[in-house]
This record gives sequence, structure tokens and C-alpha cells, in this order.
Amino acid sequence: MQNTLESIKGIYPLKEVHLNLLLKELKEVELPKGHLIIRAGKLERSLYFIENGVARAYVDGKDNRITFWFGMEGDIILSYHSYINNTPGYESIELLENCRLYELKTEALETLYNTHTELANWGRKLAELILIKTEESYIGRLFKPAKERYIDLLQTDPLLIQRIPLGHIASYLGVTQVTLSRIRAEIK
Amino acid sequence: MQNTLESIKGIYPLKEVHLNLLLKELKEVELPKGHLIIRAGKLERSLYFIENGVARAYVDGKDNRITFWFGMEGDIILSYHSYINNTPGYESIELLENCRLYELKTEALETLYNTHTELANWGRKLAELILIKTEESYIGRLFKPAKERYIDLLQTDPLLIQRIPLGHIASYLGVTQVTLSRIRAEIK
DNA sequence: TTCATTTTTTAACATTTGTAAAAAGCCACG
DNA sequence: CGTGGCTTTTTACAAATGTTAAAAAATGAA
Repeated sequence: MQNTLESIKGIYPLKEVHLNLLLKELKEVELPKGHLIIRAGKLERSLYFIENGVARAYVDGKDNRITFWFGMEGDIILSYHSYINNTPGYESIELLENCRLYELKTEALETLYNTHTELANWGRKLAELILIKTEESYIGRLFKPAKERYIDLLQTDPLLIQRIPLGHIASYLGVTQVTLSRIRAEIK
Repeated sequence: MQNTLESIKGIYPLKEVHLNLLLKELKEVELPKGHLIIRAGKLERSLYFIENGVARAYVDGKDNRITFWFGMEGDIILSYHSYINNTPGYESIELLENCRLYELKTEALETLYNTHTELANWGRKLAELILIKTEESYIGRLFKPAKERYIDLLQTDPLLIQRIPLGHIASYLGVTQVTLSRIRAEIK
């Protein structure tokens, strides 16, 4: 569980005791490519650390499906909306490869938060880190054209791109696949 | 400090003791319209509760300035990027009216987080609430056209719109002011 | 390899949005 | 009042992106 362990430690430094409290709650699961691990409209009671594999989160509009997140080794699969509000979320998360994950029930996590300051701060840090990532994606999208963001993506996640169909990447960049093809033809 | 108090309590229920620990750190400040309370590229060491007034956050691109957040009574002014990473942020926050604010030094907050589980959980809840708001804005922007989002804005924040120049709103919606004018002409 | 399926690119045309500049509307101040 | 400055709308044209459809290329299984 190398990737998961590093991910947990990387969020906020934990003493051995508290780390073990958290690890004790993890359960290994293996799931196939194509599996819908989070379903829009359904209350979700777990989060998952990605030990191996790739996933994407999407929302369905009236006549389109938009990918807004990709996750890989060391990332966390979580419907924050569902988790925080304790109501069904609007996003679905689909595994794009066969994955090995570590499941953590949000109820167990809540208990740990209320009983240990260190773990409450770990949880705070987790929310904060996801928040700034989300904010950066949001802001990047605001004022960078799709072409520039595609180039950014090529530089920051060259390996990720190779593991994901182009249609999903176009959706993620906010353009149609045709436009992404034009962009690729242009920068070649 | 009615608005600020409600804002703090609304984030996460606090016992009187812990609430007072937080309130003790607040300092009232009055600042004029046009004041830049957060500056891009500068390390910020405070956050502010808006007791009265309106503010906007923006980022500067190569040849444009984009507004991505509006705040009013009960909202919190905070460069999350600067606060979490302890590095200069990329956004500026400008007061659009004369404002009465309550300032809170992030250093004081950090100390409270490390000494009281309740306050650590308050901080976690704060990050989580801002996170889902950000995520909702992000996702809403992804699959709703500007016209639809303008109508949403009219419904959810009719008062806010009246307090803000149209140019900022166009920027917030991700279109030019000309396009927003066209939208307004169309839905009239 | 070969065939079938999926993914990606190309093309032609329609639509949307942007740009720049002018006109109209609004407001504060003398 | 009236003038000047600021905001908002309108116009005409240009550029970017979407739509639809088809061709080309890549992929994977037998």
C-alpha cells in the first residue's frame, strides 16, 4: 500500500499512533475498469485511496457529459458534496482501468475527527489541499484558453494523458473533441 | 457584529468557551470602497469576516482581469492559496463598497487549531464548506452556458447583482460585457 | 495477420462569441 | 440645469468554436 501510505502521510504529518488508527479502518478492494464507484444521486458512505489505476469524475448535463477530474495513484476518490452535506452528490466517478483501492468509511473518519485533534487537523488539511487544487483548476480554466491548458496538462501530467481517451480530455478542457484535435494538429 | 457572529456559528456549532476563544482574536476594521485588501503576489496573514459591504476576487491574465468570486455580509475574505501554502497568492480582493470587517490573524487561528479539537473541526468545516461552494461554481460553469448561469445568478443573488457593475458580472460569468448585454436584451 | 471496433482526425458549414467603435443612458458636481 | 466621466447597449465585422458526417488511423481479439 505504498502509494496510499505516502498519500496519507503527505497530507499532514501524523504520529505513529494516529496513523495506525487511520490505517486500521482501511479495507483493500479490487475493482474492474468501467466500474462506477460513485453514482450521481446516491448517498455515498466511503472514500477511496487509489493504490493503482486511473479514474475520472463527471457530471451529466442536459445533452452532454462533462469530465472535471482525473485521479491516479496517490489521489483520493471522494464525492465531497455527498460527504459534507450528507446528501446525494451530482457527480459520478468511473474507473478507467482495473484498480486497487483502499476504502475508508466516512462514518469511521467522522468518529476519528471528533476524538483526536491530530486527525481533525489531518481532515482539515485534506479539505484545504483539495480546495486549493479545485480553486487552481477553476481559476486556470477561467483565464487560460483551452490550447494553453492542454499544453499545461501535457507538461504536468504527460503520463496521465496517455492513459485516458482523448474525448475525456477534451471534455475536461471544456472543448469538443474536434476542437482538441485542431489544437493538437496546430501545436505539432 | 451580528453577521459575523452568525457566520462563525453557522460553520460548525461551537460551545460558548470555544466561540469566545475565537471572538477574542477578532479586530474590527473599516475600509473604503476601492481598497485592495488582498494583493496578488503578497503573503497574506489575515482573513476577514464581512460584517457590511461587498467585495470581489480577481486574477490578472496576460491581457485581461477576471473576477471569480463575490462576497457580501456573512462571507469570508481569504486568500486560501496564500493561507494554506504560506506563499503569495495569485488573486487580489478589492472592496466594492465601504466595508466593516472583522480581521483574524491566521497565526492565531493556527494556534487555536492545534490546541482545541472543536476549533480544529470548525476549521475543517470551514475548508469543507468553501470547497463545495468552489466545486459547485466550478461544475456549474462547466456545463451551463453563460445565459443560464446569469439567470441562476438573478434568482439566487438578485440583491448582489444590483450592487456590482455589469462588467464584473460579465467577467464572473466568463463572457465579455458585450455578450452579457446581448443576453440581457434576449431574456428581457 | 486480419477483421471488426473504437478512437482520432479532417472537412464543410452554421453558430456563437469576441473586437472595436460609436451611441445612449446615468449620475455627480459645479 | 448642463457638462464631463463612467457604465451599458448597439452595430458591423472578424475570429473561434460547435455540429454533423465521413475518412483515416489505431487498437485489440480471434
